[in-house]
Amino acid sequence: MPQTRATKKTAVPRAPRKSARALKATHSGSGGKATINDIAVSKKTVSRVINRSPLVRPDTREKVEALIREHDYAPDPMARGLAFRKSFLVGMIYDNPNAEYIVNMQSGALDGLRGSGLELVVHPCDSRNADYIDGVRTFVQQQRLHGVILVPRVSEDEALVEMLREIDCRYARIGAVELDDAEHMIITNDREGAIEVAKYLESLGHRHIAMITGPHRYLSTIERGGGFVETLRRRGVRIASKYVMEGGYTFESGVACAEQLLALRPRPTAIFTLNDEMAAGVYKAAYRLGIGIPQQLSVIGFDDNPIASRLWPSLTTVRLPIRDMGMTAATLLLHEANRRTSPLAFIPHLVIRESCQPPAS
Amino acid sequence: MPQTRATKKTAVPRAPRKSARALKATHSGSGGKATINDIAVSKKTVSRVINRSPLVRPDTREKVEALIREHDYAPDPMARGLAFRKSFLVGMIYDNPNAEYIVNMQSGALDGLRGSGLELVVHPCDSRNADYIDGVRTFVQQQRLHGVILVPRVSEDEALVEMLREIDCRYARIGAVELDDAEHMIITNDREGAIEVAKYLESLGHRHIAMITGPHRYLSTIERGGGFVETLRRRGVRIASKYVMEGGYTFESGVACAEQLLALRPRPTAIFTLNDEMAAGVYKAAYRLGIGIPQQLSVIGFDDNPIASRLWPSLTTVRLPIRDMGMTAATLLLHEANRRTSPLAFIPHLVIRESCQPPAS
DNA sequence: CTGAAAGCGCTTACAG
DNA sequence: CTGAAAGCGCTTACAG
Repeated sequence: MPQTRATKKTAVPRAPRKSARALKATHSGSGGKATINDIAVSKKTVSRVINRSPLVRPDTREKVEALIREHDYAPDPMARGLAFRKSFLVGMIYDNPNAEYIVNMQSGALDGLRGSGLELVVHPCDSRNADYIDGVRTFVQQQRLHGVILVPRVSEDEALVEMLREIDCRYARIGAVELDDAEHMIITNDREGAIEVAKYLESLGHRHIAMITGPHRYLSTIERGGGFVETLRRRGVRIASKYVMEGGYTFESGVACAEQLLALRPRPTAIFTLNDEMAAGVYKAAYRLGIGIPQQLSVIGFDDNPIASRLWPSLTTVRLPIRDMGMTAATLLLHEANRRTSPLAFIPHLVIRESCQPPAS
Repeated sequence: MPQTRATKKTAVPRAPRKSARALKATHSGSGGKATINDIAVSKKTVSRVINRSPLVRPDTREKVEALIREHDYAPDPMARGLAFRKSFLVGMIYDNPNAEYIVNMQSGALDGLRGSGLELVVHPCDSRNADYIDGVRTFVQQQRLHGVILVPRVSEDEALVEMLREIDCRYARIGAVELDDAEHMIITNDREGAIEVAKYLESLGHRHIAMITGPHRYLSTIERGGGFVETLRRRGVRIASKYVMEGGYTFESGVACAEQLLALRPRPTAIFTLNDEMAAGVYKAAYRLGIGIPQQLSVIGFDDNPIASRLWPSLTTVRLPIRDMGMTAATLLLHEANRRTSPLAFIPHLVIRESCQPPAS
């Protein structure tokens, strides 16, 4: 199978290029992959075509491309990677319990990578574990990753990003605000979503409004919570501090916080939870207490988790275009060359379902 | 940085091994990875140690391992892959809308791969699209994958598996029954879970029992549905055919089927849905009709999707150890050598929550 | 048990 | 714009 080669000791020069063989559709045996030599002309030129070098005459390029198609040739990513000292792999680093979020992000990233020859390798981690950064470093260095996509909450960890810069690894961060240079950022603008929520609840007539946040160390908590409270205040609605509780973005924390909030007097007529998981917890607490949604209590979540539409009544929430964000992040990693000046941003929007109505009064 | 080498025309023999340099902790510049030459002794021997060849004297092995640790040396997967003609990547092929399932499976597979030097690259696909098999083929061949993990429903596609066999790609299939040789199978025994459900409902006293299945082409439908119906029959409970409806494993199909089932007389006192998504649909239909769960209707799902514990009342369902299955699949791919005779199997089990009770009267 | 040679399939300088 | 040489960091025969 391997082409004959002149051995050194015979001192015979290397066997001549098999340009003629190029037209012989000999897919070499098992594994049957054509190699750069089957395309011939000169493997150098083929390489130039593959790597889109401008130093190839158009007609030469076309001829080579035709041969590539004819032979169904695809360059070996490991050989290319070895020569480039960089693999054709993009890592996705995440520490996020929301499975739907992760799968959509992966799927979007894959869309963005399609046709580029890069593949996606996943790396879940635990940012509460101090040495997770070392784990990421090892991953990136050993695999010589082309780049990584950082998903919240790890995307908010400056120590992680600092390490990536040190080892000179490309990265794209998904974040609520512009945490970094435009060329590294995909901005989710969570604040905008929360502003819509505030306007909606205020316009429905709610005045006793409660909020269950995520942990304060999350940027999403700051942005969603901040946007909500500020917008209400600007519209003349103040949230008493006892109406604001810090949850943990979990179902259980939603139940616990809701139980406390629903015991307050006057009882809130609406609760905004900073994610859908906690909204589901509010549903549970309300049902237990015999409080009807939305008749006696309006509820709004954030994320548009699949659970939102499966609850009954279906949950009004805020949707982020996760998939598009993943795709954009991948694109950013692909074309690092053209430095951006303005960051890529997405706008979340309110999805109105059945969980809100004007307060009973 | 690159070591000096004798060029051919000078006819000077190759520069002598830099055994001495081995102790010089010169991590070469940026990227800073040690190479096999830094470990010295002889790169051949190092290679033998890395690949666990038995042809190394114990003391030599130890010495090399010490040097490897000291230099923090890790072999380059691309160089190894190029020489081996096989990458250090495992693909996970799936066509499954259940995000939680996928994320758990990935996470389990990663656990199984940990320490092996292999990484996981994801490949979602659409088995309804006829040429998805070509997509998988291209993926496997171009990346020269070490192997793939096949998740239902693609794991049930014989055409896909046939193609993988043709191109000589290792694979591990997750499936409800023994679809293949033991060395390729992880068996989920869905039937056992359904049998538990049948026993449970029968023992509670239900006699008018309905079932919403998934599409008949899914093996899970056959196994879960079959096990359920047969077990009930063996216990003297027959399910009239009008009480069995084919859903699509989606929330919406659950709502639609439940609406029809709840209009029947006598009205079923219990509904078994073959997954949790459809159970959530049953909840919605029941609430709309004012039918209380579990007072007037018992509901059981399958999967233990996170939604199950978030519904109210929380859903009794069947749990599969997805994560362990993913880990086992990875392990199977790692040690293909030792051919198994008995297949690896998991047993699902019933998780009793709040959605069932004895029938009303 | 250990070593020198050739090769895996590409790319990067360096010449023309 | 195109080509011959050397190299990326490993492994597989093949000798000792």
